Amino acid sequence: MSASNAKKQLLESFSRTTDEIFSLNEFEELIDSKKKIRIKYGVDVTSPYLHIGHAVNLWMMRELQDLGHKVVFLIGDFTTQIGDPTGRNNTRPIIPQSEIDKNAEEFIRQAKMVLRFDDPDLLEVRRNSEWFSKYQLSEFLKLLSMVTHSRLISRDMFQRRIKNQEDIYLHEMIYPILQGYDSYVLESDLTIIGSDQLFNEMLGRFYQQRFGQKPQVIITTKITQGIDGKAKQSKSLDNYIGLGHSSRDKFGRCMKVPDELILDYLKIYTKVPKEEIHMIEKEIVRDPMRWKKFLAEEIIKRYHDETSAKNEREWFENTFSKKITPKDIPVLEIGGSQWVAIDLVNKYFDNSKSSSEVRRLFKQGAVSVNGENISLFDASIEIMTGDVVKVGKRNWFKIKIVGN
RNA sequence: GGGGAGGUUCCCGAGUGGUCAAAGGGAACAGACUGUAAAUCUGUCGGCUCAGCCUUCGAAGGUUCGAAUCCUUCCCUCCCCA
Repeated sequence: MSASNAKKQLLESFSRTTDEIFSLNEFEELIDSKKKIRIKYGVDVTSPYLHIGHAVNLWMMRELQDLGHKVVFLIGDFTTQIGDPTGRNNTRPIIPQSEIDKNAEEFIRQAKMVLRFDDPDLLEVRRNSEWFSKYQLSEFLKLLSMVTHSRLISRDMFQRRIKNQEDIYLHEMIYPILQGYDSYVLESDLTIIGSDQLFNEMLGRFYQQRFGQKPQVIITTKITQGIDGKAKQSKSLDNYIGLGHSSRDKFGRCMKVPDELILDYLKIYTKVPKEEIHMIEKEIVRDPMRWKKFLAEEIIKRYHDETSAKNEREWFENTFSKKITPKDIPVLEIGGSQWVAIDLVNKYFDNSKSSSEVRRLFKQGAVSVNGENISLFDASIEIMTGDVVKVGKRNWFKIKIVGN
């Protein structure tokens, strides 16, 4: 393939998930230069949960890795201690270093589902405490002297807060400066981010220029609403499909996506060709569920494999459509066959639920043994190996009586 | 430094001496319907040895037969002025 073809293909591929580029010209120049691109990937490891939205950026970086470029994976261990104010209205708790290390490890574990970590030529891990922990106040003041107050508060989030007469703490204003400075230290050529990071990374460009470096290209990526159809995906709203979720959970979560979002999800979170998506667009009204399952399979294929995708689909159809009790359910080993119903359920939940809550489940008709509803929590029941107990919509367990 | 407002059950938010385990909404859970979509209906939603009892309304004391509600002290948050 010719170089210009490769470039065309890359741009084409990127356009699918790109929101904005600063700037397209500079990006093309960068590709044309044949230089090995350094892609800064800065992460705040406050909460190490990557979802398929984050992965959009990772896949773009992976594509560049496959072309021989290098991701500089920057753990913002120093800045995490300050806490990025983005989208926050209260101060973050201070996180101890040990926690940061643990989170970083978990973060990497998930990022490995997409990025290549196996080749030091394609990825290096850095921490910004490397430079900030020994940073001199005098140097820092020099950094500050380059940026004006009005520039910092021009950020939309700060504007909003000013308008709402909310506080802006000084460390929050400093955060973008430090994040920007990272770009200079790492000699970043490119960074691929969510649009909420745009302001901070723009400061990166600014500092790079001031220090005589070529400013990094910034690509912001598209985001979708979460699986609840409301806000964007987030851990706290639990409306995300996480890389850390099992293939089964991924499937289930995909099935929760509102119909109207299926096409967007296909476009942004899978590699299904454009033409095919066009075709689906015409079909989808007729049978949205079919395409939702298709989406779920595609996502699982991407992070797991084809067999899992098929299996999870089958499991889902059997369990929820055909209402067949799944085979691979947990086994509860118990000592005898005579039980008071509530004790059995408590044992399954390992006493993690209060007994009031479990009683309610009984009262509400959520508990059954072999399909037979048990509504009295204090009912005496006789059970044997192989009996299946169901609690609520999604909890089953199988009895196994072990000798004593 | 001065003045003002406030801290209620997961969240928002009512409640100003008994009828308050605390309105209403959201989230969540269960049931019906169903495509683990949307919409809808019903119920639950502090704990327990559960028709009763115990612990909650920032914290600690106090007044009272009785306090989320009144008093005192303390802690915290927010707003305005300087």
